[in-house]
Parts: sequence; structure tokens; C-alpha cells
Amino acid sequence: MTTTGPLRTPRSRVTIRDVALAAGVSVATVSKVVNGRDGIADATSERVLGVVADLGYESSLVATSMRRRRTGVVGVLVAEFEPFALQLLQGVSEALQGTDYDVLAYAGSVSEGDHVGWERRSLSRLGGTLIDGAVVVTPTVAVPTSVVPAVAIDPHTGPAGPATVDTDNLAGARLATEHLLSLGHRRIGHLRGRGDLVSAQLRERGYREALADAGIAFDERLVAEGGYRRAEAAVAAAALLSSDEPPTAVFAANDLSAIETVRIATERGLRVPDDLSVIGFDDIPDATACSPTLTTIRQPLHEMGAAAVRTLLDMLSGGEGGHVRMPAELIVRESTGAPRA
Amino acid sequence: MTTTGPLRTPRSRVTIRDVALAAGVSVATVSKVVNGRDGIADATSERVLGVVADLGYESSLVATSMRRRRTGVVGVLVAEFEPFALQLLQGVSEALQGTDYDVLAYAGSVSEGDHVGWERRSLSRLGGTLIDGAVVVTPTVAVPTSVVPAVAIDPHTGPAGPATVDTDNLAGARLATEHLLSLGHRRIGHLRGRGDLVSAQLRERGYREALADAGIAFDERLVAEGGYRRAEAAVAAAALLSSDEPPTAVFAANDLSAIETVRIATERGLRVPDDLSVIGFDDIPDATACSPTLTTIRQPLHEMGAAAVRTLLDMLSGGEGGHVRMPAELIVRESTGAPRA
DNA sequence: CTGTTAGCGCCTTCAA
DNA sequence: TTGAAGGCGCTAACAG
Repeated sequence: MTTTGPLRTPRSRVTIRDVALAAGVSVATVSKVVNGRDGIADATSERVLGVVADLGYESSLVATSMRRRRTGVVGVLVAEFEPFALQLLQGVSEALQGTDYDVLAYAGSVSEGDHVGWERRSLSRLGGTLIDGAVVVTPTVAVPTSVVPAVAIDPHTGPAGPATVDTDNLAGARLATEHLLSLGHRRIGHLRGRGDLVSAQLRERGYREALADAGIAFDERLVAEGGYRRAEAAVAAAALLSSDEPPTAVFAANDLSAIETVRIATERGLRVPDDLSVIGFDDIPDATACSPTLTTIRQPLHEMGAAAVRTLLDMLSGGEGGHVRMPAELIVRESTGAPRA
Repeated sequence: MTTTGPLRTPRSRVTIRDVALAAGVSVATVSKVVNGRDGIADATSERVLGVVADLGYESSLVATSMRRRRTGVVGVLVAEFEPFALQLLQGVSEALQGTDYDVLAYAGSVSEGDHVGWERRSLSRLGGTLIDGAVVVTPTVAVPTSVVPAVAIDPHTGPAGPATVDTDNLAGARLATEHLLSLGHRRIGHLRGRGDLVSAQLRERGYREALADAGIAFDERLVAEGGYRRAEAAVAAAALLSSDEPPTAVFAANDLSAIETVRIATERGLRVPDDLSVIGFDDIPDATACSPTLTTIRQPLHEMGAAAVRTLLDMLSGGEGGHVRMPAELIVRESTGAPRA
């Protein structure tokens, strides 16, 4: 820290040129040696490799990918590193073990705010150069596939575009509602998800259909806007619970909303599940960490990640893509029970 | 797929040149407009911006970072996307909200196997170009800081190098052992972590010290090698439980090992915690998802991620780095209880 | 105000 | 068997 000259050179990274210089060969030769191209004398090769080891040279992923077609890296593009995306990431990563692909995850809207269209931006910025293909998590708009093969997981627009993986939201919502019905509930509330998302619409439809099948009339007063988000869900839950005839059970469109509902109910002195049953959707890790643990509809996130990888690998070798729909599963835990009396 | 000519041009990504061509200006001008440099006529600027929007142009992160010094991206380098790393990643990501840094996570040994030294490789490949700084999760060797500022979380070598964040492993292990002692256990087993890691050594030392303080002689037969890994831990747990005088409680060096221990015990008809108490270390999400839920020593992973970010940001603006040690916390759940009779 | 020139680090022809 | 030249997409100097 003594010399703060105009040209700060903090022992920059070792480049191919440094290796070439030290080995007394040309840059091209080093490149060939490092990449195992043949047509190099054994002696030269050894010498170069020695220098490479000495200097700790590693080719720059960035420079390499600019010049080469293939990088051997699959990108997982997310808006934000939240539990849902992280589970998916884990599934993707596991499925990629044993292949010759590395995984790179990129959160595109960390510094930009909730900018809709982050997926397009990320895909353009990374695609064609850094990554050979992408798994895009919960894209808000159609994923352009022109830049690089991409498969969308749980796309907000439903199965549009060449390749998607999602969960059977309709069946899942029916499962949730039927579970509450089978426990004896008749006044069942619903906390909607974000109205502009296909998944939320399907979850509400499943709720309505299950009610109809059970011969229960739909009651608009039992439904509120949870928006898939904590804050919004809290307000909605409070409204629902303070109505004249509050529900005895609530189906929240996702676990985040469900957890908020439990919190609000508890604050008001209601016991879950004795006074109020709550069921969520997703089965994020928090669903088992909260108290009481949350009954929910599980989306098989790991398997979805793996399915996305299969589709992507297929596309990378010329395949067409396709749509995969995973089953939803009811996970009964502590937050649901029979209504009182 | 009809024309497989020598020059495959599958609607490649839109480059700055396409924009320049379409707008009838030079490449440099487009660059200036896009980057908000001044000295451009309003008319030109507007026209270029129009074309940019039309074509959906986004600058390539790779190309940009080759030319520029700063990329505005912080890298989180992990060996593998497993729960521990993912929690940390979430902490890092949250702490970076509101700054103008994006997050990029890279798993360096997915395609390469357990190659020791993945951190050096990843750092060299990404550093200096793609990322401005790095948070390296559980590096196995000293992290070279020459390429780019880097802070190591839970380094296997202990607080070496310019910047690290870790948990007080010694105190944590004492907490764990003292918890079992306070429940009345006297024959307490230990599943070691990987012997070459400082964290594992400290955890064993904490265990021994706590026993000594309680006046209990150390018994080598109550200790086995769990290696921090599922498979190895299963074997070790089986050995421990089938000894002549099996322990009534086990302190496993991490949650993964603890969960395996519970599984093995259950298989053999032991009830946890009635017949055997088990305590882990880490508090990964699985610790609440298993049954019975796991008593453990919590490492504050989110906070550690945040601490790493603080240190890194400081280094990025010329700071020196430093060592942060976080407290460990006992989380009592269902897997521990008093010994029978 | 705008275009030209010169690379960033690397890989791939093509000559020598 | 090796080296020189060109260029991937972009930006930072410098000319015009």
C-alpha cells in the first residue's frame, strides 16, 4: 500500500501470455498444449505444462467463451435467490453431476429492483457466450429461445414457448381443498396468489371446483388477495379472519401466505389447527421450520430441476424441448385438523 | 435444420454491431449511448435507443467485462450446491440487495469430481474478468487473494489469509456436549468430521473438553469417523451402536451425520430420543424436516453470508479484510432427551 | 459531436 | 512442429 501510482498493477491474473513468455514459446502453442490439441512435441508440451503448474495458470472462462462455441456451463437464471429457487438450483446441480457441465447461477434483478423482464436481460447478457444453455426459474414473460436453448420452470405464463417444467397446479389445489373438506370443513377460505399469474388462477380454479364437487356454493367473501407475498397475505388474512362468519379453514396459494396466515391467526388468539386449519402450497423448507409445521401441497422441486436438466441436455444435442408436468402431492403436517364441534 | 452449410447462423444474439448497422452509426457511438456517456446528440441518442429496444439488444456481460475493469458482479464460489452453501448464498444475496452488485454463484467441481483446489481454479477462471470480488465457501486450501479480493467462509484451514468468516466451532461443540451432559448422559459418543479440517478438529476438542470438565474420562471406543458425509457416517454410526456398551447419546460433527445416525438407530429398533439422543451441528434446513426434528448447534449462515459481504465490500473499496467469528447457538428440538432410567 | 484505432485473453486457421 | 495473424463483442483513448 506504499505505491499508489497511477498504474495500479496488483499482481494481475496469470494470462496465457505470461505462460508463453516463461516457457519461451508462442501463445498459440500454449493454447494447444492446454487444450490437448495434438501436433506438439512431447518435450515442448511437458515444459509448457510445467510452467502452467508453476504459475498456476487457468484459462479465463470469459476469454475462452468469447472465442469458443461451447463453454461447458449451464446457467440457472433466477430473479432472486429465495428458497423456492434455491431448491430448484439444488435439483439442477445434482442432475448435472456426472455430465461435463458446470453450473452457474445468476440472480438478475438483485441490483435492478423488481424489473419485469429480468429473464430476457439475463439471458441476453449471459447467453451465447458464458453459458451453453439455461434453466430459467419462474420467468414472468415468455423466455426467448433464440439466444441459447432455455427451459422455463414454473413459468408465470403457463406452458408457452418450446420447453417448460411445471407442477399440476389445478390438481394440487383440488387436493388441498379436498383435504380440508375431508376433515369436515365447510367454510373454507382462499388466499389468492398474484392474479396475473397462471399458477394462481389455476389454484383458485382447483379450489372452486373442489367446492363445487362437494356441493358447496362459492362465497366471494371467503376469498382475499394474498399476492403470493408476505405483507399482502398478512393484510388479506386479517381481513378474512375478522369477517362476521370467518372460515374454519384457509387454503393459501403458497406457503409464504400460509405462514403469514398462521401468524396472524395466532396473534388474534386463535389456535392452529384447533380454531383454524391452514394449508399452503409449495413445501418450501420453512414449512417444516415453523410452528405448527405446515400442511401443504408439495411441488417436487428437486425433481423439477432434474427434469429441466434432462430437457435442456436434450435440446443442447438438437432436441426440440417439450413440456413436463409434475404431480403435486399432499403433505399432511400439523396445521390442519377437524373443525371444532 | 435444412441448411447445414459451413456457416451455421442460428439467429445469433444481437450484438452491438447489429445495432450500429441498423441505426447507421458506428459501434463506438452505440456503446456511448448505451453506457450513458455524454457528448452525443439527442437525436442520435434517441434513434440508437430506439433500435436497441427494437432489436432487444443487451450488452454481453462477458465482452463488457473483458474490456472494463469493474463488472458489478460478486461471485459466490462453492464446490457444490448443497444446503449449507445455499443458505450462505441466500445470506450473501440478501446482504447485497440495495447495493449495485449482482450475484453470480458458481459450482466449480460439479463436472470435475472432488478435485481439491476447486477454489483456486474457479477463482482464476472467473476472477479478474467476470467478477469484481468473491465469497468462497468452505475452501479446502488457502484462498489466493492475488487475482481478486476474496473472503473465505468456514475455511477448512481456519482463519488464514486476509479475510475469513467462521463460527466458533470449539464453543459450539462444548455447547452440544454440555447439553447432553445436562440431560444426564454419561456415555456420550462422537462422530468425527473429516480429520484434515480445522472445524472437525475443533469440534472434537470441544467435545473432549466438555467431557473433561464434567469429570468424564475420554473413551476412544465412543468415537468414530463420520467424515461429514452421509455414507461414511452411516457406517460409523452402525459401528458405534453395535459395540458392547453403546453410547446413550451421540454428538455428530454435522447435521448430515446426525441424520444418518438417527436413521441407523431407527433401523435397529432404537427410538430417538428415548433410547438414543442425537445432536448435530450446522442447522441445515433438513434438520427440521426430518423426524424426529434434530437438536443441533446452529451456525448463523445468513448472518455469515452478510458478514462476508460486508468484509468484501470493504476490501473492494481498499480495505484490508479481517477475520470474523460468529457465535454458535444451541437449538433444542426433538432428538435429544434424558437417558432411560 | 462522431468515427477510427487499439486492444482485453483466448482460440483457430493458415503459413512457415 | 511451431508461430503469426485475425477476430469474438465491447470500451477507452484519440482524431477528425
